[in-house]
Amino acid sequence: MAVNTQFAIAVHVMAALGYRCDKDTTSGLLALSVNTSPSFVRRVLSKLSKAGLVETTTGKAGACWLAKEAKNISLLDIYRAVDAPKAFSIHTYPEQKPCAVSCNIKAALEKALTKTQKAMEARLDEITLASIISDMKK
Amino acid sequence: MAVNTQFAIAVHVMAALGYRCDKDTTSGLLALSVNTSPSFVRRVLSKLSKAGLVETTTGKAGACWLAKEAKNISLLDIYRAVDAPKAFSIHTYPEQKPCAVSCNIKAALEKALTKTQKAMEARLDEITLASIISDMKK
DNA sequence: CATAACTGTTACTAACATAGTCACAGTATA
DNA sequence: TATACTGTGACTATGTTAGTAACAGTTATG
Repeated sequence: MAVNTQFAIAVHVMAALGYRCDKDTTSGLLALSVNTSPSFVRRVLSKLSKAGLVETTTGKAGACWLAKEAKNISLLDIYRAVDAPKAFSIHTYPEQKPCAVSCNIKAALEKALTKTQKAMEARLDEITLASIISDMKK
Repeated sequence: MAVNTQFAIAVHVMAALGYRCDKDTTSGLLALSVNTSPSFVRRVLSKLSKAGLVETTTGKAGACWLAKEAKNISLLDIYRAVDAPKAFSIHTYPEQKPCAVSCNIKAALEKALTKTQKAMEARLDEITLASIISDMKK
């Protein structure tokens, strides 16, 4: 634990929704597949729903399903929806005034992070949920 | 805390070593710049040393310095040296036998992770320590 | 209308990774 | 011989995260 796996879990959930075409999938059913509690699944679904990737209904026959076709959803969409961690994280600390390195490294690191993040996101954008589901069926 | 920032700290340390060309930099001095303890800096230096990126001497005049020129060190070298976290992490859980998604999603996710990781590492490999130091001087 | 079964959300707990500290043996210099 | 480093192991504190419990709100159904 204590390591962020929400992105992977979100892809798992989305793949399950894409695999089952019916509109009768509940958080309880998804929870069985991911091996967690319905409540946790609903929290992930909530983010995906707010991002417009899934649609849900409440009430007795409550359920959820993909809001778009799997081929029109990229892993980047899911990555952004769950606000997954960046490519790497920069340490925070008080600048040590007399030290030029201490004062300027942060900006240099942020520039490097931006570049790296872009490369990573571009690749995620090329992978569709449909291709994940297709891989899964093999 | 509780979020892995060793890569950023390692780049900070390496940039400081590249900035100071002398061979008299101690872990205590680096610790001042990073605002942490000499001991923690030495643990990071230990990894960088094992990866052949820095050289160190023990004894009273103990110190450390870059093993190569900054222009010949990429951020990927540093990333690998400190064994920084992957682009994203995959959840682990017992497969639910009757569920095809549960049984096959992991392999599909690993394939996606490999692609994403490659893209990220390729970008890191294009950024040299020298360029970080140059950015820092602006 | 009453019941059942779901969602959506909040509050909480437990587990765990990480930064950070302390301590000390080993080593080189003066 | 004293000093001042490195290198490493053991430990602690802290913050993030998964996971759980609980409950109000909502809708289908008898």
